[in-house]
Amino acid sequence: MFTKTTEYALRAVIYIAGKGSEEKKLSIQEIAHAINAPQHFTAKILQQLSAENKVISSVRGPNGGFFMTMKTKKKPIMEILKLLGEDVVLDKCVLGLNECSGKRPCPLHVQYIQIRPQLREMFKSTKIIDLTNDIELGKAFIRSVSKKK
Amino acid sequence: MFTKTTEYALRAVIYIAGKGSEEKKLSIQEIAHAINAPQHFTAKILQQLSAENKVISSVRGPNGGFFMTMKTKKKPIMEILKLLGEDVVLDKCVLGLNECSGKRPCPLHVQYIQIRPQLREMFKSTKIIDLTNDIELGKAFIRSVSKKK
DNA sequence: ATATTTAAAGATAGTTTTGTCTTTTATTTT
DNA sequence: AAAATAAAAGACAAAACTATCTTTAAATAT
Repeated sequence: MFTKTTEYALRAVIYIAGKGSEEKKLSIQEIAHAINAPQHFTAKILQQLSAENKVISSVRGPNGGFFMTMKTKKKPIMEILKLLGEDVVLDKCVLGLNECSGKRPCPLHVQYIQIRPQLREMFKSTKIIDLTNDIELGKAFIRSVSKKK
Repeated sequence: MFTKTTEYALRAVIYIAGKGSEEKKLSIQEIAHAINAPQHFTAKILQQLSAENKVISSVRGPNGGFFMTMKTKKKPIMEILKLLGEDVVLDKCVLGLNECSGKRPCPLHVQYIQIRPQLREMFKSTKIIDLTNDIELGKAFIRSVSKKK
């Protein structure tokens, strides 16, 4: 559904929200390992997300790292998509028409508009912090199981 | 949601189902134009779909082209996804975990399983031929509006 | 038989996405 | 002030996706 960039972003932010705070900043190394993502690639993504401190914040140097304030933890996960320009995925036509609306629908439009708003709503109403609890309880996971060779 | 390949494939098949038949085969040129897709790229895709005549059929030479039988027109659009290996998109975890299930869920799993089955059902219960009628009536469209420069 | 038509197949190239590695900058600690 | 730490930034490379062009093979029509 989303790009790897967005998948890593969602996982990383959820991890930071759960484990980090202004007092306990998390290194990119810890984060990348915790979500089982390539470290430097994840770093680039977090840079984007920390631009203007919209979702996450960062501090350089010893005891530096990434963290979130309670205010940003309460934002909907849609915010993450928006910062990456990936919220458009939730508006796209299934058949890829650049205009697809009630006025000029694709043949699948009428079926899809039954579902698409639910998807949008999921990302709008689910807050970042809502996703952290089950992880701490060991009831949800944010790390791919490593593939055996 | 899907790759360009899949988008073109869905559009092309719907077009062929609506306009073509064993008696009236359609050229790749006509199809590509009708769905506003690059001709040779579309050709490759149709080759995949016509392998073993699973969804579409083709005949070379004069008066040749692509067509579908009534039997294949009645197949669910899921068949198209399956032939391209894109049906897995409908099973994927939103966060990209390679294992994400009730047993080992990602933190978004519980929300997403409210929606994902509806998506699957849409592709399973919608038949190719179901999507052709509105196009012929001018009530649905299968061609991107060409962008002005 | 030959020429024509049309899809199949192959080669290649551009673009985007994903990933790695190195250098730089900011911050803190000693 | 100097050394150490950690993110920021830049360069680069591999892979996947999208796209174009050319050649080949099959079928039909002349």
